[in-house]
Amino acid sequence: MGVRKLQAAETESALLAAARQLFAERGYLNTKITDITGTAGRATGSFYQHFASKEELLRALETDMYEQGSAALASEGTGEPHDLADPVHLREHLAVAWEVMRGNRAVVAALFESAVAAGPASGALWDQLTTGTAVYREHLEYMRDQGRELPGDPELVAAAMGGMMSLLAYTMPPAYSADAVIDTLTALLLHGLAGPISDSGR
Amino acid sequence: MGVRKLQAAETESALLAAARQLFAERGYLNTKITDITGTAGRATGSFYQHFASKEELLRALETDMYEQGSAALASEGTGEPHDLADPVHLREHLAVAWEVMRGNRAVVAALFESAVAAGPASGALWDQLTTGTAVYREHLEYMRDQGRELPGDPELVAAAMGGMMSLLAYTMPPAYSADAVIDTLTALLLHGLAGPISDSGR
DNA sequence: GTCTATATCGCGATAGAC
DNA sequence: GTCTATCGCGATATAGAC
Repeated sequence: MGVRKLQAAETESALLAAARQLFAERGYLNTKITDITGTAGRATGSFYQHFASKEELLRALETDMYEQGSAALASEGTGEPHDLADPVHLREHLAVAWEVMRGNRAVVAALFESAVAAGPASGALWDQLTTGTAVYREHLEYMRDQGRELPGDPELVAAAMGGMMSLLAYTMPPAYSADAVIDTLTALLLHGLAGPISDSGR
Repeated sequence: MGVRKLQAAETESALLAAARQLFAERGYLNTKITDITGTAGRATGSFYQHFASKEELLRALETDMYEQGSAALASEGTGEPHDLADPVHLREHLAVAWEVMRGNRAVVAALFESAVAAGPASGALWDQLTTGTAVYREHLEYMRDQGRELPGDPELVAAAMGGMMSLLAYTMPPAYSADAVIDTLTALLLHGLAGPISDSGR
């Protein structure tokens, strides 16, 4: 690899790192391109040598996160469909999703802000939500095919679960304990507000 | 009321109506002040006679909705705390919240976009979420005091429930049937994915 | 490939006539 | 109170030297 190409690679990763930091601190919409080049220690014009726009830089961060996410899922052996109503499996799933999202807070936040800025009628956020929860939907469809009774349409249930998770991951102050969150969400999604013992048992 | 004051009131409500329409169509962030005055059939400068900024106009729409919301809650007699794990009460609560949110889609969307634009570190969305779910939290605390086992900390559970609702209300295409959504959410929040019969029953 | 300097533009906000 | 006209800022994107 030539000197110039190497320098280019360095600049590119410096820009990505700076963007990550700034997106986490002040959000995607509030981060200007000059902010990114500034913290990366580069000139404004250099940005466009690597990305056509802020939006395109975000796509790069996005694919990074997805690769990381599917790697984590694969290593946990969650590729095969299984019963989400099994406490161990459900908790595992939620834990992996939570860790990836919280570990990439900046990216989650930026994707979220970007989709929201497109406006409600654009459907960008709904697309993002259904795409991101496709794994849940498949598991739920598998459960339904096994004869299980579900709370409703798999796509809707999956979107509800994913929406809950991602909104919390976005908004929640970093101080919250990850374990507490995962425990609570597992309990809520597994047995609801009524708890593990059915009403008639009271 | 004098002629001028009357004309002013007309202009103001025209601006509010135009803003409502545009916020629903293209979202809050994508709506420019000149868009609002344009659709309202007024000149750009007139806007500032009534509102100091787009943000202030949004506050006016917000108070409108809250008054409407608390009126709806009062007429349903949901002021007193009761058991959210009761299917009838839970469904009632979710239905009222859903109707108000979907009936004021534009305002919900605008508040949401405004809070998101403030960035994740600002905590604006978290504040909005905890404030908006204060009613749930109170009910959950009441349940806990009655000796009920909850999935977790009331504030967290309330935020999770509210986040799910409001994100769905924001993103979901208008075509979805309200009844189906309310039924599904009630079932999910009441008994979770495992359903009304506990696992040991299988 | 990176830099500095600058063109360009959308949009919020104001001034002043009617 | 409403209108037309315009100022001025902030931010994207480009031009051209090194």
